[in-house]
Amino acid sequence: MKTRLVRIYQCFCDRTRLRILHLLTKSPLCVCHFQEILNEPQVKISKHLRYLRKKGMAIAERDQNWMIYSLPKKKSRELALNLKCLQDCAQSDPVFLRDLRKLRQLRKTCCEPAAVFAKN
Amino acid sequence: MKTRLVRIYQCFCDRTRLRILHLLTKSPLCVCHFQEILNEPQVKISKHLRYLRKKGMAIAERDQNWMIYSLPKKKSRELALNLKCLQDCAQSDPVFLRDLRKLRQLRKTCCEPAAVFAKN
DNA sequence: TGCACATATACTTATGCAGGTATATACTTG
DNA sequence: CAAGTATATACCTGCATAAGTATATGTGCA
Repeated sequence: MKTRLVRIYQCFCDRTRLRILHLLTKSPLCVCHFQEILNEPQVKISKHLRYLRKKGMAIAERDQNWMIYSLPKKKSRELALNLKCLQDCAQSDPVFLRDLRKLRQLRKTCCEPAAVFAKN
Repeated sequence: MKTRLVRIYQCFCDRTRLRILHLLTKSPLCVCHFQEILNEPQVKISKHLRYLRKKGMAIAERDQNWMIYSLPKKKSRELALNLKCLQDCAQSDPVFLRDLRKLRQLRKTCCEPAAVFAKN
């Protein structure tokens, strides 16, 4: 039997997903943003996002051509605690820090999809 | 490439291991204690413990007939944070709470291996 | 309608791992 | 040294999943 907590850790136990989730704690993002920041092929990003959606760790909504992914609006206690913990851990890992720098860069140079950053 | 953080979450993403780790945050324990508390077959416990050892999440030392498992003495920042988070999450899960009750019971009724509880 | 862009899915291959059964190892005690 | 207790390992099966290639779907626009 899979508990909610186990499902959370299943999502956390892949490096790509961990980076995606970490970015999502900062801002909703579309697939191409993840491609850009993580520097990974579209199919890989897309499949990990599907995995996260299937486990209830992300939601998606379409904005014209783009699919905007974000964390679920209401989070279980366990999820909130673990996302907080992830943010703490990320502070001592250069890869997560670089992802954040790239995210900030994107906010400056990239204009589309405008809706993404407007919400946040 | 597997980071330290990913390795932690790999250990966390199985229910049996999560219960084992949670118990270990309270006390070093031997295999038969886990069997008793989790009510799972010896081979299953033993294999999960091996997995944890392989990933550096547990250490084992022999005390006569018993193998005493405990958390590594020095924990990385990430591990310490996540164990703390696990303890927080466990407070709202009846299974973890029951495990703790059983552990307290064992401390009272069980005398061997004496070394285990003496250390803690 | 047809093209371009963004994203998703189907299919394949390889790998890891969970759990079970049977058996082996290690230590203790008589 | 034999028997009992505690633990580990070998072997097997089935399942989930990661990643790649190719292709499909959905949307906006000329």
